[in-house]
Amino acid sequence: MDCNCVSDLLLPPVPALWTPGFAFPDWAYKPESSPGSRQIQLWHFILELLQKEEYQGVIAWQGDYGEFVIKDPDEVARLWGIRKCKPHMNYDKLSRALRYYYNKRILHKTKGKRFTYKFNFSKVVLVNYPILDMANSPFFLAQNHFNGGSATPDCSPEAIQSLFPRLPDTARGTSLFDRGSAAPGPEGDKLRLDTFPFLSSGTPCYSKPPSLLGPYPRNPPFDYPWGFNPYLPGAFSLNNCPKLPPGSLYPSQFYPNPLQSSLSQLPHPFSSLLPPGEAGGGERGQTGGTNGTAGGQPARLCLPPYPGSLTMGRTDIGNGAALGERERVEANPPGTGLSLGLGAVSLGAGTGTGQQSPSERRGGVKQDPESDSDLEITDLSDCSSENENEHEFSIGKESGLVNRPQLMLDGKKGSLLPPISSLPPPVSPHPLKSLMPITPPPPSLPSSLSPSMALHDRHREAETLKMIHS
DNA sequence: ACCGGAAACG
DNA sequence: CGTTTCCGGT
Repeated sequence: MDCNCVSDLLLPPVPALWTPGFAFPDWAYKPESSPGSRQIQLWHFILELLQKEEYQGVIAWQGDYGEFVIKDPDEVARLWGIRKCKPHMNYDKLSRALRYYYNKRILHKTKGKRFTYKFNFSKVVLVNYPILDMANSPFFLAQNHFNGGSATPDCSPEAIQSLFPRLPDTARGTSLFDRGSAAPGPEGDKLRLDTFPFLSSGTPCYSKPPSLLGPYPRNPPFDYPWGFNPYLPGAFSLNNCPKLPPGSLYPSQFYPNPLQSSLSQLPHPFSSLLPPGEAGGGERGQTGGTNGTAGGQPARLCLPPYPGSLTMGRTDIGNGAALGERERVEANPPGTGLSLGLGAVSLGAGTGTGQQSPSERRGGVKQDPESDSDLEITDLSDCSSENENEHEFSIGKESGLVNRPQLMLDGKKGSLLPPISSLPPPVSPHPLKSLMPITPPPPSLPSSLSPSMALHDRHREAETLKMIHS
């Protein structure tokens, strides 16, 4: 039964290209402990699908920032099964794995909305971000609304720094790909490639989410080999199942259709030709059928929904615990705003979804029994999606902050967010250029362009987003 | 649908 | 460790 899929091994190269500046936490990947394995993790995979336009009919950002809907559970499960070489994967199992993230606070279920989950981006931290700039930036200033109301955020560089324990240095390369990659090479560590695609990108998707950082150019450690769009389907590791025989990316069981396989082998650009759903396997256009990539239209990176806001919090960053924040706010009463991880700000307004979710009711109190990490405080805030939708708001929208970057802290754990670039789809279509506090405004990029555009010259330090690990 | 415990697996 | 698998319960 082995399906020869090695899928992840290939990752190294690819991801690196995606977004140079962002990274997920190391923990997101398999620690070194695992020998070679940096197996892809489910949430990572989900993010991957989310950023591809081709899969919008299957899974897409919707609702609050970080919130996504699995439109076609079976398909997502199938794709996941392919990736993991688990032919018998199904939504029930996949969802179990997703549930497993609740305690880790990576994801939360949006109650009341079927197949809807939300990433807890509050764990995302921007690393290597120009601190000073940040401090000055509105983001920071804005921060703390909620927190105990304290008005003072500690934005001092030091403070910030402390948040990011491992910044730039190469300190250990714990990053994702760097190490594993075969390239022990020289620079492997320089930037951790840990990058995550998702947050980056430059162009907003139409309605979808732009990237967190989107627009601004970060200096790429390496440039994208243009001509090849990392965001294209072929670029993703999704398609790679290394061990598979050359004609097929996935085990045959998954790929009934020969055509696909062949396409997949083509150079990136071509790979886009593959029908989206297909990648998975069949064409099930079913869902909404948004598959549109067909014509070879490049897939744009879609990021999380409302990037417009940034949230920064203090949070647990590296040490959430360390910070002592351990206690979470539990009840995040409605209205408090906390939760949002990222979304906090985003104004949910726009979102279309926000509206729809009325369903929430629960008080959400759950205690968490075991949290894995210490922080686990099950934060209700995040957890309950409830608030998110509605409350997010407060800040964001009204003030028009929308455009401005805001940072929010959560009360206790804060979260940070990176500067995001774009705005929430619903609200306004155009990216907020104004967002970028830090960096100079990016030139307006056509959104449809490939990421390369985004890169531009500007190089700042490498900003890295990381999820914080608690 | 969704939840979460438990056991097993690589 | 991060699921995968199974499953009883809601």
